[in-house]
Amino acid sequence: MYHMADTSRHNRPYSGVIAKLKQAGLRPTRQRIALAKLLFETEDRHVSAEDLHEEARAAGVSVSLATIYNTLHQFTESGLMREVVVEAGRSYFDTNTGDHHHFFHEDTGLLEDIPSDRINVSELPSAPAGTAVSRVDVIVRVAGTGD
Amino acid sequence: MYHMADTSRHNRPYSGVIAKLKQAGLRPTRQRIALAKLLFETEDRHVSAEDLHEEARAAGVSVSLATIYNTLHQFTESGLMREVVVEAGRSYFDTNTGDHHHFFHEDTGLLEDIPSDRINVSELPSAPAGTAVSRVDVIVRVAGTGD
DNA sequence: TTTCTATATTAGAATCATTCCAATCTATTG
DNA sequence: CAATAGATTGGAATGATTCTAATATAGAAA
Repeated sequence: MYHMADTSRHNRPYSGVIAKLKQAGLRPTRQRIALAKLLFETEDRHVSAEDLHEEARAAGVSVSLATIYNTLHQFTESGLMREVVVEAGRSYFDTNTGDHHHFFHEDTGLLEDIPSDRINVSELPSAPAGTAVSRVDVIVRVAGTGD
Repeated sequence: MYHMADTSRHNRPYSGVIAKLKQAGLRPTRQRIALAKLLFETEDRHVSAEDLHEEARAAGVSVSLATIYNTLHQFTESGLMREVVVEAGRSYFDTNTGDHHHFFHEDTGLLEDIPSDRINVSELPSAPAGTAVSRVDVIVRVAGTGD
C-alpha cells in the first residue's frame, strides 16, 4: 500500500519498523511498534527490561513490564536482538546482532561493543563431541583506575 | 571431648584446607573447612550455591544456604575461586582460578574448562580511558547436534 | 581451662528480576 | 462488522540471592 500521498515526516518512521516486525513473523501491535522504534531507530544499544520499561514510560508509551519481557524475548528469538549475560541476576538485550564482543564496565554496569575485527580469537578447540558451537562471547571486563 | 591423641589418619586432610583458609584470612570454621574440602580436594569444578548445598547435605555436613552463599563469596573475594556468569539468573563458582576459558553447554547447563593455551585471544583493543582490564572471559556456547 | 569478644552461622523474612496466569483486548481474516 | 487467534495486562507466583537479628563459636586473654 504505497498510494498515500503525504510521506513527509510522520509515516516513514513506522514503515521500517512494521516491515521488520512482519518479517520476523510478529504482529505489529501498538506496543511492539513503539518498543521497536525505541530500540531500533537509534544507535546500537544494550538495555535491561527495566531500562526499556522506564524508557517507554518516559516516551509516553504505556506498556506493561510483562510485555516488555515478552517482546524482548520474541525479538531475541526472531533474531532482531540478542541477549548478553555478564552479571548474575540481570540480563541485557543488545540491538546489535552482528558479530561482535563486549567491554563490560564492572563499576557502572555499562556495556560497550567491540567490533569483531578489533579482536582476534583463534585456535578455538573443537566443540565437544555431539555439540556444535552456537556462539563465542568475549567479555573484556574493565574497572576504573580511579583517576 | 576432642582430646584424642591419635591424629594418624584424620588430621592430614584438614591441614591443607586449614592452611588455605588461614592464608586467605578466613577463620577455619567447621563449615568453611567442610566446604573447602568438598571444593578443593577434587578436580576443578563449577558449582552453583544450590549444588554445593546439596553436596554438603549428601556428605552429611549441615550448612545453611546462607552460609553457602557467604562462603562462596568469601572464597571468591579472597581469590580461592572465581565466579562465572553464563546464564541469567544463576551463578557458578569455579575452583579453577588460573587463566582459562569455558565451554558452556546450552542444553545441559554444564560448564567445561578450556585451558588458556588451547585458545588464542589477541589484538585486544585497549581498555577505555580511565579503565584497566580486570579479566577477559571467553565463553564458547555449544549445543547438542542431536545425534 | 574459663572468660571474653569479634566473627560466623542460621532460620526465616525480605528483595529483586523474571515468569506465569487468567481475564481482557485487538489485529487480522472472512 | 463479527469471529478468533494472538497479544497485553495486573497481579500473583517463583526462584535465586541477600538481609536480619538472634545464637553459637573460634581464638585471644587471663
